[in-house]
Parts: sequence; C-alpha cells; structure tokens
Amino acid sequence: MTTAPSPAGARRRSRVESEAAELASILRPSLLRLTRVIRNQRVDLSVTLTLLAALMTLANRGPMSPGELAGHERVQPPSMTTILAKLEAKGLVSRSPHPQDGRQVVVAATDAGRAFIAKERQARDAWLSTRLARLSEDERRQLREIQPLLDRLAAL
Amino acid sequence: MTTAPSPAGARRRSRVESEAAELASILRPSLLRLTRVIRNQRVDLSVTLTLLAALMTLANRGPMSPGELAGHERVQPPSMTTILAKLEAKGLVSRSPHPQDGRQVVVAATDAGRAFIAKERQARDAWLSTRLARLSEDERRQLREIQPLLDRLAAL
DNA sequence: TATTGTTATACTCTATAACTATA
DNA sequence: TATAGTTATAGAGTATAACAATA
Repeated sequence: MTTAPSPAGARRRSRVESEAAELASILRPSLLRLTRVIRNQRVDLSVTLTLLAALMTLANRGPMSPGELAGHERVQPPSMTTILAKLEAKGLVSRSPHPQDGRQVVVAATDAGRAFIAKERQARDAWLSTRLARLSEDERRQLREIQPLLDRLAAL
Repeated sequence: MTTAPSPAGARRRSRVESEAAELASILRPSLLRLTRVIRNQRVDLSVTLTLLAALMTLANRGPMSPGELAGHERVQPPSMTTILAKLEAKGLVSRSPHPQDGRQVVVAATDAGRAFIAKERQARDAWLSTRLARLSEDERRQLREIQPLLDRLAAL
C-alpha cells in the first residue's frame, strides 16, 4: 500500500460520496421542476428566460465577446450566436468589431437593453418574487446564501 | 381607510417585496445555468433528465395516472404523453387500463424501470455527486435544507 | 356536458459538425 | 495551423389547440 489511506479516511470519503450522491438524487429533480415552472412564467412572451439571462449578464459585466458570454452562460458558442441574433433583432444588444482582433466581435447591452431589464425586472420577476415574498425571512436568507453555491456547482 | 394598514406594516411589506424581487433576479439566472449544466451531463444518452425524473417519481410514489404524474412533474398533459411514450418504448414503464374509469390509464414503473434507476443512479449522478462531494459538509447541509424550499416554490 | 388522454402542430433551446475569416 | 464566430442541421422539451373516448 503505497499511499496507505487510513481506514478512517477511507471510511470518511466513502460516507461523503454516498451522502453527496443521495443529495444529488433529491436535488436534481427539484431543480429541474422549479426551472421548468420559472421558465413558463412569461409575462412578455417575446423575451424568454434564456435571452434575459444573457442580456443581464451583459449589462452587469459589461461588453464582451460572444465566446466569453457563452462561457458565462454555460452554453456552446453556436447557441450564443442564436441568442445574440434574437437580442440584436430586438435592439437590446449591439455588435461591434473588435478594435485589434478582426476575428472577434464585441457585444454590449444597448440603452434599450438596459431599459428593458429595468422595466422587465418588475413584471418578469413578479411570479418568483411573489412566491419568495411568501417565505419566511429566514428561508429567503437561506436561498440567498446558496445562490453562490449554485454558481460554483455550475462552474466547476 | 377601511383596512387601515399601519405605516410600519406597509413599510415592512414593501421592503420584503423589494428584497424578494432582488433575490429573484439573482437566483433565477443561477438556477437556469446550473440546470443547463446538469441537463448536459448525459452518461447514458438514451434516457434524458426529463425522462429519468418522471421515472423516479413513478417509482417513488407508485402507479398513477398520466395526468397526476404531469401535475407532479409540473408539465402539461400532452408533454407527459410524449415522456411516457419514450419511457414505454424502452420498457421502463407500463400502461394499464384503469379498473373503474375507462377514460383513465394507470402508469407504473416496470421492474426494468426500477433496475434502470438503481443502475443509473451511480453513473448518472456522478457528475453532480462529484461536485457536491467537493463542497464542505456545511455547504451540503445548506443545499439539503433548501431542497424542500425549491419544491414549495415550484408548487405554489 | 365535463373529464382524461392523445394527436397535431409549432416554437424554443441546445448541441455537434462544417464552414469562413482572420491571426 | 489555430482561433472566433457563424451557418447548417438535428433532436429534446414543451406548449396550445383540436380531437376521441368515456363518464
């Protein structure tokens, strides 16, 4: 036994892994169902959840390339092309050539895009906000605390 | 002023609502991205996350009608028809006529379906489990605690 | 007439593979 | 030759509307 893991260590890792597997099993369907429900809450049918999320990232993080945005949103570049085409058709984002690299493109939220986010936030979030408001203060705090965890899980 | 809400009460509700709206704004994109990533982790390409979730519900809760299952999974009945057709084609669920009501159908996980879940759980959950195992014990506890909250949000 | 389930249809989301332009 | 982006194509997921069978 070269690395000679201690029995305690081995037992511990095994427990963590089975615990994690069980957590994955219960967490995954819940995430799936909640996302499905949220996705269907369309106040303005023309801008979907996918489009809005990309637009928000662009507005929050500033101009970037389509590839970089695809990385943020965890989609493949061709998917982002589609998303950006729709947002651009609505005048919510703009494309400009990259100053140095002729292959790249710089995408940015337009003023209309930012205005859209501000307006939409109230109407669009109404469904989820209303439900969140029904929770206790402590429950909202719990959700607020795990949000970065969700991002870390998606990013790893 | 008939109901005469107290100024303090009014202020409090407003604060809760704006806090909830802000939480919705940050939580929603994170849920979307994580679900997108989880959905793409396909070990066995033939059974997708949507199919597996329905199958698991059926195995856990026992036989039920397609309409009832649609309600559980938060999809519309025609969507569940599609899901069940795929599961049935794979022999993972079975349809039987309802003993009393000729309009209804009873859907159940088959033995093969249950065996599939047991086998798949390890491989399928590997991606998420591995990442969950990297979190601290406390972080996993937090996630475990909010899972029922996610279900309540989806159900309300 | 109301309910359950299915079929028909359409649209969004998303991926992989192949192509174009630039570095 | 490698990289950034796009186009082409395909499949999954899901909805609404219309229909059939049964209550």
